[in-house]
Amino acid sequence: MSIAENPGLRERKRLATRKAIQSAVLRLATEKGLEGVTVEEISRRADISPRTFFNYFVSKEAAIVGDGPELIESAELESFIQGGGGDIFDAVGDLMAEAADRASEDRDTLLLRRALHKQHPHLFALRMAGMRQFEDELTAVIARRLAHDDPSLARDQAALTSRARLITLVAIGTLRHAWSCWADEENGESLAKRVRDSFDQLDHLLVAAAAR
Amino acid sequence: MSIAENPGLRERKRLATRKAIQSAVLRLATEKGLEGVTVEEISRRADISPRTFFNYFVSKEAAIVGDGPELIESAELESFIQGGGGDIFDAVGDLMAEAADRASEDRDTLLLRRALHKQHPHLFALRMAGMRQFEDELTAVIARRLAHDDPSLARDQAALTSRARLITLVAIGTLRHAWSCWADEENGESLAKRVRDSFDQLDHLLVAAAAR
DNA sequence: CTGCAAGATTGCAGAGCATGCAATAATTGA
DNA sequence: TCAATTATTGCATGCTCTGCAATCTTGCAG
Repeated sequence: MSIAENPGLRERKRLATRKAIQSAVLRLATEKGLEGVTVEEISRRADISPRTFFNYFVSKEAAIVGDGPELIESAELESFIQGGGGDIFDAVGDLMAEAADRASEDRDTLLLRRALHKQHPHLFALRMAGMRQFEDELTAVIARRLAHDDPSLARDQAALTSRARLITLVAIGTLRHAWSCWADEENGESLAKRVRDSFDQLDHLLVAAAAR
Repeated sequence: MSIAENPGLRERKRLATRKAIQSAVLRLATEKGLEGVTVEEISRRADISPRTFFNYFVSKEAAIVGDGPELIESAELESFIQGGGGDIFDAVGDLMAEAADRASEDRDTLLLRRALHKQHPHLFALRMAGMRQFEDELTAVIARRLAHDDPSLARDQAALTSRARLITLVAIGTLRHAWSCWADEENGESLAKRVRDSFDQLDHLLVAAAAR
């Protein structure tokens, strides 16, 4: 118990099983197509019982799409909230690029998942569903920044929330754009870089639209 | 065969069955909760065999969320494509508000569906998935308008597509905002009106962001 | 009206998904 | 080493969804 006592044996094993399942389902789905894969076969490859599979994931699909992104540490959040002045979409874009970086797993997993997402749009929808919590957290953070930037807005709670939610959803749309570009590339940039690109394009769009 | 010979008896019956199923599933899910409803019970209420249910919908959930929106008639599309000059988001907002109007069914259905969406976020995700075709059509139309507005852009196919896709996804985000506001109201405006509101807010956001 | 072709409904069988429950096994901390 | 906690597993069960073949309905032409 000298090096790192954070992750005990139990925790490490759990993580390993989780990865094993995800790896198994991704490889199987790639080999035999999504519909041709059964939980039984996944379990055989991952060396667990079929029953155990459902202790980790509620469905085959959930094992494929993985977890949604998570918001960053509180210290950096504070700097986002207080870092007024600049374009808010730029700032949100940075937040998202960092989240994308943090969520990135090994490259093989990423590529397999990407290919499956491309073939099966409904998996993509599942991924969107898994982002709801992220969305809500993001909206809350953006609302705090808006209130900090413009205290007069903070008095009208409804307007504040509405605007924060709109910014969130536009940002999520931009994130989807980044995903879409990333998926279309043969085998290219990191997702984080693509995210920054898309937010840059959004910036150009805004300037053009407002200058009309 | 004097009034309208478009919909024969066959077609009318099919439509009626479809509505009966949707009505049955919405009422049952409202009464007993989404998880407490079986296909068998839905079929009993709709007076069809369970097997027939699956001839109409691929799943319980699909029967609840209904169909995605459809793009408008070609004549109005042409005017969108040629109607350069104005803010493109305004124009897209109009397109969407009209699509929302056209897709609206009877009020009861709408309200039940809304309540269920609120309780079960994953239904909402399914609805988003059902919009993929709409999204793709919208992107194609926007690309044509962009090319019409700025012929020099049309030479760089990749940039054109990328921009059209970004506009589409930002617009979809705004549509989601409209849904979200609409769902939060006790029992209010039409969805189409809400859509216009959200696109107005987007406009303000753009001006503010660009004027920073 | 009649008969035929196309299309819709149904029952049945079967594979797979997903969950609860209770027994068993592994990990933790004292 | 022991007791508490947590994870894994097998079993039973109910529901989802699909393919297939039989039957019935609708559309249409003669």
